[in-house]
Amino acid sequence: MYIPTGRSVSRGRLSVARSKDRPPATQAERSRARREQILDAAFHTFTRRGYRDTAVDEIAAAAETSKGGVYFHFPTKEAIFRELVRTTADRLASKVERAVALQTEPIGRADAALRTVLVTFAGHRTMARLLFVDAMGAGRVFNAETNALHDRFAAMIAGYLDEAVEAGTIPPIDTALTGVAWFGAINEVVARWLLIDEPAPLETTYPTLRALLLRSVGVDEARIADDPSLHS
Amino acid sequence: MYIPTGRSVSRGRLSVARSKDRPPATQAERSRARREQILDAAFHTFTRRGYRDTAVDEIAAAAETSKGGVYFHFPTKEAIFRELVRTTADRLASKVERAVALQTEPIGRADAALRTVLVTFAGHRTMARLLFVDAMGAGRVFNAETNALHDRFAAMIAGYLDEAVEAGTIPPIDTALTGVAWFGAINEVVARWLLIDEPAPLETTYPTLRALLLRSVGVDEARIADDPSLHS
Amino acid sequence: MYIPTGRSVSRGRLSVARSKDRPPATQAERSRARREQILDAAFHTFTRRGYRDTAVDEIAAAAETSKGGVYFHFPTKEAIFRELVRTTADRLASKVERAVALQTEPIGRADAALRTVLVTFAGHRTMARLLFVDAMGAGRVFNAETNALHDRFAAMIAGYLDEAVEAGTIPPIDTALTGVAWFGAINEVVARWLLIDEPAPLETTYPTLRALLLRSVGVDEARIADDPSLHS
Amino acid sequence: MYIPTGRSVSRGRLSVARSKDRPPATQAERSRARREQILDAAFHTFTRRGYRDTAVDEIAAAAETSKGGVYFHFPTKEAIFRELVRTTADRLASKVERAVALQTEPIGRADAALRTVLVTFAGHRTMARLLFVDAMGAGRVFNAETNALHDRFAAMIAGYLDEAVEAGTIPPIDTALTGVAWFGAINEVVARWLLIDEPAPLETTYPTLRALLLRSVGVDEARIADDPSLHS
DNA sequence: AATGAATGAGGCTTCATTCAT
DNA sequence: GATGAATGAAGCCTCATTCAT
Repeated sequence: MYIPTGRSVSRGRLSVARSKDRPPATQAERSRARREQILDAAFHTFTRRGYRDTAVDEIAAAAETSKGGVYFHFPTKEAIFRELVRTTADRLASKVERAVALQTEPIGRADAALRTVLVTFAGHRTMARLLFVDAMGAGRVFNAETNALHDRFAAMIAGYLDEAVEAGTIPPIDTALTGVAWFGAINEVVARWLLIDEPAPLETTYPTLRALLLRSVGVDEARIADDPSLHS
Repeated sequence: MYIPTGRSVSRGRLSVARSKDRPPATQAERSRARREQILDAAFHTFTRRGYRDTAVDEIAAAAETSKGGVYFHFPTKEAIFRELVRTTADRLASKVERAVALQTEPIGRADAALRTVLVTFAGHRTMARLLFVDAMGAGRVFNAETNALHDRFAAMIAGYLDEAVEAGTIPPIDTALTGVAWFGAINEVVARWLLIDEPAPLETTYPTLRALLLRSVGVDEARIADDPSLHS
Repeated sequence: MYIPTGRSVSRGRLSVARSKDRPPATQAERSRARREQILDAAFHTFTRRGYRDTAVDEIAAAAETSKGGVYFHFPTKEAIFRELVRTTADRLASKVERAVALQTEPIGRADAALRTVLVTFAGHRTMARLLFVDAMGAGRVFNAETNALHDRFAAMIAGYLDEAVEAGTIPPIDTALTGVAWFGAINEVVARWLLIDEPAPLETTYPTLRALLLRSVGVDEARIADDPSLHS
Repeated sequence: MYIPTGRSVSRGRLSVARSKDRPPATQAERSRARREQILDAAFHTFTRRGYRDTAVDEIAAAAETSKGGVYFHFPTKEAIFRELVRTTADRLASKVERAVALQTEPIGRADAALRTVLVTFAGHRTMARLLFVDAMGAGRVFNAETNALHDRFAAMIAGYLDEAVEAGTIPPIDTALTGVAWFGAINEVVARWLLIDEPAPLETTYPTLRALLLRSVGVDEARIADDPSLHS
């Protein structure tokens, strides 16, 4: 099972870690480091206090720089938020896609996707918050953004379900609606988990959630019993 | 099929209708009328623009009163929002409970709950928005509120599932987690529906969603095929 | 000769004075008074420090109110400036038109216009500054505004000159260009006068300027010698 | 007719052209070249957007250098502006003086001055803007600067008029005031011309303006008819 | 009860200037 | 000499809340 590594865990963001933690040498490197610092700070503050309740001053303070410094690297507060949502979603999506690509048959693929999401969120609690909870706190400006985000994951699920239908693994169903429902179910489970103070590991929900979802689309009980996470 | 009644339909809020629409006579009556006017106005504006993006001035304008008038009836913008969320949730919950009480066996009860939620939301699109989308826009302060709201409905579902388990209608499962997942699935379907410009009636999702949810907890296919909505 | 009267002189703005200076009684009256207060304050600050160098805070302080108070009465800083320029120009223009209407023959009309402008500016030194000097300090946003303002007065002059040409009082000339040149000459004389610390009365320039302008369009020396200001 | 020469035409600034356009060799030369580059860039930006609306960043970008680079060559944004106004005015003044020196009799001298100003402005539209329009956009700080500039040209004109009076070419008049009025007339004509999108050549205003100005001080119609621009 | 005016804290953004490299 | 990053003081505007009438 995937375990997220590197300092990014401690920082809570799915960032691309530099090879070492030595102080950056070149100007360009230092600039990029500061940019990351700001993103991290914004990430933390956004996830803790929501978009509207986060002042740029707070981001600056958390990044140990000045307000002007923030505005040197980003044109607006909104741009910071957008970049955060976009890159975080991208990283999650590509992580899922990589995991899915390793599986050949439909159920296995769905399994891999679910497991990856839960495990990744498990390692990046606040990332989950940014993507699935606080995005809505950003107000109507970001409804489109959030909309697209949810659609994207729902569509991804629907795609796997379509494959499964074609392969005859599950009976024909409304895969679009089912994708939405699955996403909602996962989303809510993660969201609840986020709001608990000292939660059990998110992965413990996997078996139940897996069985629930697979059953919901009519997968054989036999296959459901064959939990791949027990093999790896 | 349920049809929400009263003037609340035209106003979009699940309000308690006064017996007649004659101008209120007593002082107290007039005061309550104004209060309702403000709540309605706030409801509309909150659901359209979100909590943070709604100015008290806008509420006052929509209620055809003045800012001072609003503050006479409510101590705080937050108080208006809280009252709105609480009473709206109360009304939905009691509506569901009444519908459920009419059913005797577990699956039927779950069915009734699901149907009531979908149908009520279908008739009160903006109410759904208030409860399930915009509540998050209110920011940190209201996370607890939202939290409680979601918990409440998830627990309600879990309760029905517990009954079903006890009755032997479904095999033993983690009903708490399943309640959360169900709620999430429904929530997401409603939320997507809210964001579409000219959506198909929400009730059209009922058969698919119903089958999905019932299957997910291992209800017999035979029972699933017996759709109660076809009887009523 | 016209002598500007009322408190507006002391305040430097061509405002419409209320009949008495008693404290305003009704709410509406008080509101209008505050509005005027703000306009006066803005007027003073704009004329002293220019548009860009005037902070809304300064206007508020000068008007003995708060920043929020200013924004209650005006939507933007720009709106204050626009209103100031527009109403000031309007008042000057109508003053000129009234004076001109009393004269019947072309030269007399031009005379009246020139005299009115000089005399009005003489009584409202800072008004002149707002219209003819500081308007340019407002930056490109207001070029159109300033443009229109200068055009308006140049066109007014050109109109009188056209009448004079038609009446045969002066030979045919390019009246449009001449209007611009006249306006420029007057404008510059006034502007110079504005910048002097303790200037001689502006009206002392009248005879020279009058002769200069009339000669420039070929008016008979005999008519020029017949200075109407000596009659009144 | 005068044609401004050198690369300054293409760049719009009355700059001192270096003999060739080969890359500068010595350190000092390179430094001066960069300085000029910055002045040119500042000139362009100031004339297009005004002083306050021009950011040092824009100047740096237009000069293809960095903000730090600008501050190496100039202590202050204001210093750039001052240098620009001063040198531009100097160049125009000396150009006028050279043209005037070629004429012997007073009317011819005034003629030469007027023609030089119009023709120079005609060839350097943006220079005119810098001197006569945007200088005011600089705000309070530069009122003195602008003041001095206008005074200087008005005094120059007054000087020529004094000569004419002494020579008996024109009757005695208030030459100081007349200088101001002439300058104002010319200034306004140029300013209007600057604000038109696709104006006729500025020189076309010369005959009318010339006649207007000469008549205004009582020059013989015979002499006015004798337009020197027809001879050259 | 209601009104509209006022308050003032706080938010986002700009930008001249400084400075380490 | 040059660069780009950083700073921090303003600046404009918003808005929940208060209050005299």
